[in-house]
Amino acid sequence: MGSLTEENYIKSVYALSQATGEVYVSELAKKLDVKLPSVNSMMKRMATKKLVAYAPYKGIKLTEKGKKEALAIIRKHRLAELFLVKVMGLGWEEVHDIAEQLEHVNSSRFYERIDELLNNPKFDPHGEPIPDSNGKIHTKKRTSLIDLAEGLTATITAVTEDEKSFLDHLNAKGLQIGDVVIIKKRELFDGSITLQHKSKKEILLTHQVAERIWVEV
Amino acid sequence: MGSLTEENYIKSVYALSQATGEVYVSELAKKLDVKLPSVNSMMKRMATKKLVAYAPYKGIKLTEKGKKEALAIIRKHRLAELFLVKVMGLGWEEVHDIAEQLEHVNSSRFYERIDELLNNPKFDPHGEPIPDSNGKIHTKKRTSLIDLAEGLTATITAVTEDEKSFLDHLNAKGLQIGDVVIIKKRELFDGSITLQHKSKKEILLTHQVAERIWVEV
DNA sequence: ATAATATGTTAGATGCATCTAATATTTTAA
DNA sequence: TTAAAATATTAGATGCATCTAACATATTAT
Ligand SMILES: [Mn+2]
Ligand SMILES: [Mn+2]
Ligand SMILES: [Mn+2]
Ligand SMILES: [Mn+2]
Repeated sequence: MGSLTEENYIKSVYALSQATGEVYVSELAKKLDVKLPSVNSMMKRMATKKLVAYAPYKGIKLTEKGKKEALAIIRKHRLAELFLVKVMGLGWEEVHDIAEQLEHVNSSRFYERIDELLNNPKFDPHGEPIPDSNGKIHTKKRTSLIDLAEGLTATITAVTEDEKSFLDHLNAKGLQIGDVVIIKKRELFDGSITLQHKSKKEILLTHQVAERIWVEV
Repeated sequence: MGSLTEENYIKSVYALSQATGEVYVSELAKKLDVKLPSVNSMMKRMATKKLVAYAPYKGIKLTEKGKKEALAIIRKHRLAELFLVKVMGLGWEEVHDIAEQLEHVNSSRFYERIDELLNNPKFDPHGEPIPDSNGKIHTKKRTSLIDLAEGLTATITAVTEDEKSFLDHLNAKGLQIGDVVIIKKRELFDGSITLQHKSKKEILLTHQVAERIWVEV
């Protein structure tokens, strides 16, 4: 097993290379809040460990070994989040920071028990899929709130952000996973969206917020 | 907050200086499985941080600040152990190693919840007292099994060792916290002790094992 | 009291993870 | 197509945590 720092790099490489298959040094530096040479140096080390494929001035890709490690950490992160909500009674907005630490706990027994207590859960409290113990992750194409036409009815299935500030904002608006909403109005000017909520209340979301909410029509 | 390594040094200084009020470089090196110069170097760093009082060639003492930190870590360790047993259903023999990791989790929320769910517990699964959130620890004089005369009846209140191998041994003998035992025989030759157990079975313990078991008469 | 042994410290090196400053490459714009 | 801007790499330094080898002090045994 690698160090805590290495595990965090692997997670970031995984997350940022999801879309295009590769990630750039500068993107990693920004995400991890370190300078470029730190990333450069770590990528060299991780390349010798066969965790990433990396050639100077080229994009960084995870190897199969790297991908497996990434998914193992993500599994632990998401199991931890769900455990904190379901078993320990914490709010979905306060579990991410704790899971950032628990994901580095090295104990198969600990995570086996969490998995059992939660009955092999498939989704974390933010609607993100939990990879299984073999690293298989169930990714289906998702639709964002901003891609829905006016008048449509949809169910919120996930949010792509689990930072406290964002979730506090959704809590204040009264939105949760599983809520059914109707698209009332899409503003052309600023991309904001007005929803009709089951609670009869109308909810206004900025584009920035709406694009982070995934739905099923 | 200090590093994980520093936290482990603080814990060891606390544990090993319990009896006499101070601990020697060589004892720490042995306990932490590092060489003498590593300890020496760390003690200097910790002294500049006012965590220990340390003069060359003299015993090492924790400062009040250091003691407070030590007790905070011990509190987290013991709360974690009890949580793993009571809430997560793990055995008392398998929780120590996991708690060694969980004790470094930095989240007051996490430990507040554990404390609540367990109703402000006073003892961990091995009978050790849990310091309160102000660092107050309830230490009473304890009697070891080896100090009891033949014929006496006593209740097991704690064990001073929470390594898996030791607890596996006690499990095999069928001994638990709370069990009532009668001292049947004390062997002069090797210090071993024969107990009469509630289960009617006779249990033979070596001196090495018996001295780690605390009782109340 | 001196020698032998045990214990502790200093000096100097290593790997990890980071930084700044200098340099190189790639991309974009004039 | 050259110059400017953006990105990336290298060189060299720092702090943490560790080590080995050499030296110093304290304890104990003769
Ligand atoms: Mn998260
Ligand atoms: Mn999540
Ligand atoms: Mn323990
Ligand atoms: Mn314990």
